[in-house]
Order: sequence, then C-alpha cells, then structure tokens
Amino acid sequence: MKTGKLKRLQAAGWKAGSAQDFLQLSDEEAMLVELRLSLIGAVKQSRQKHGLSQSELAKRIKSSQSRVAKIEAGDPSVSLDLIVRALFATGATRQELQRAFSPKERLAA
Amino acid sequence: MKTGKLKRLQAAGWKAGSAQDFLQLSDEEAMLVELRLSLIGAVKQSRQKHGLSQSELAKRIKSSQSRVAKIEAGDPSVSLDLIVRALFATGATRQELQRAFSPKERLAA
DNA sequence: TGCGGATATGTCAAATATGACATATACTGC
DNA sequence: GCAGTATATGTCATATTTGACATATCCGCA
Repeated sequence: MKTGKLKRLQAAGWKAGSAQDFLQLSDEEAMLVELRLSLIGAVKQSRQKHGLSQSELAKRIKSSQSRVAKIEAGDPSVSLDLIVRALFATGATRQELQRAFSPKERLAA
Repeated sequence: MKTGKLKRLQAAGWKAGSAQDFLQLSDEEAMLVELRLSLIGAVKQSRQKHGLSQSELAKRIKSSQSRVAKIEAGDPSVSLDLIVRALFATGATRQELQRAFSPKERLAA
C-alpha cells in the first residue's frame, strides 16, 4: 500500500506533481526523503530544546528567518547541507545527529 | 595544534584560499567537513565493496563518471545531497549510513 | 480590541551545484 | 609498444539553492 508513503511525503511539505511521481519513487529516493524528515524533526526539536527562535538560529547559520521556517516546513528548495548546518548550529552533537539517522519508525514497505 | 585540521581538509580536496580561512573554521563548519569526509569514505568503500565502477554508480544516480570522481575526491562543488544519494545508490543500508556518521576518529581538538 | 513576538509563505536576483563533455592519467594484458 | 578499462581534472551552460525581503498568520497579553 503505497498511499501511506505518499501521505508522508505530502505531510513533509512536498507538493505532489502527481501521485504517479510519488508512487514511482525509487527506494533510494524514499530513503533520502525519510532521512530529510528525520533531520528536519531533529532541527525543530533541538532548536526548541535550546530555546532558540527561528531568527536566532538564522543568525547562527547566516541565513534568514524565512529560510529557517522553510527548513522546518520541509520545503523542497532546502538542501540537505542547509538542514545539517542548521542542526549543528542548534548545538546538536554528532551523536544527536546520528540518532536522527536512526530509523525510529519504519516506512510501510 | 590546528595544523592537523588544515592538513585533513586539504587531504580532502579542499583548496585553501588561505590558512587563515581554515583556522577560522567554526566548530560547526569543522563538524560539517568531518561529516562529509566520513560519508565520502563510506561511498568509496561501499562502491568498491559492491564491485561498482564509477561509471556504473554514475548511471544509478543519473550523473556522470566525472561527478562521481569529484564526489570521492571531496570536491567542494559537491553537495551533501549528492554524496548521500551516491551512498544509498551503492546499496548501502541505513545502518551503514548511520555508521558513516559515527565519529570513529576524533579531530584533534 | 490592538500590540508584539514568533512563525509561515511567496518572490526574486545572485550564488552555487549540476550533468555532460573533453581530455589526462594510471594500470592491465597483450 | 598499443588497446582497453578505470579514474582524475577542467570547463561550461543550465538547473537548483540561496539570503533577503515583503507580507501574512498565529498567539498570548494588556
């Protein structure tokens, strides 16, 4: 049942071109999206845990509040690089980063 | 002793603008570079382990042999996204990816 | 009600990453 | 020596990502 996968992706802020596009996602692509979701979650969590506003985090990574918002919204225009940068900038350790990579919940086949 | 850090970065294919640039690397930047190194190492290792040529891997990620070479050479023009994509495409599992994130060796201070 | 801070969304010019290509180098086996 | 295969390096037009900005929405609090 692939629809669950679709819902997840949409929930992450990915505007579907068409359902087909998503149903044709290769495993690698799915893994990448899943990875992004994990990291994004870690950013949100870590930022709030450290009591930072989006603007404050933005300053640390020399970006803008709007881009931080896009990071956390899972906007497709945001690169993995920027997500990881943001995560580090919140004060997250590499161990926390590692944890973000843990498949805490598995994708429905 | 910061020079070790510099050597590492240069070894990774980062052309120094000047030594200062590197000595001024923030911790977050250093972590990011270290992360890239780990992932790059994992790509090389996994690709060879699976008996793939750079050209074959390139096809899988719809790229070119030259870009795969740049990935493995640590070329600064290569994004984290592409590195991770390449790693997944070699057939690496998420667990292997996770291991690549492990700080197996620590940077000198 | 309105004010203030935080977050979200859309746009855009500039910056950066991209695949493709040419070409160079290295290492085989002949 | 040469041919074949793998990898490295440089360039470039195109594509994607960027920070910045405007503006909207949400949420307490007076």
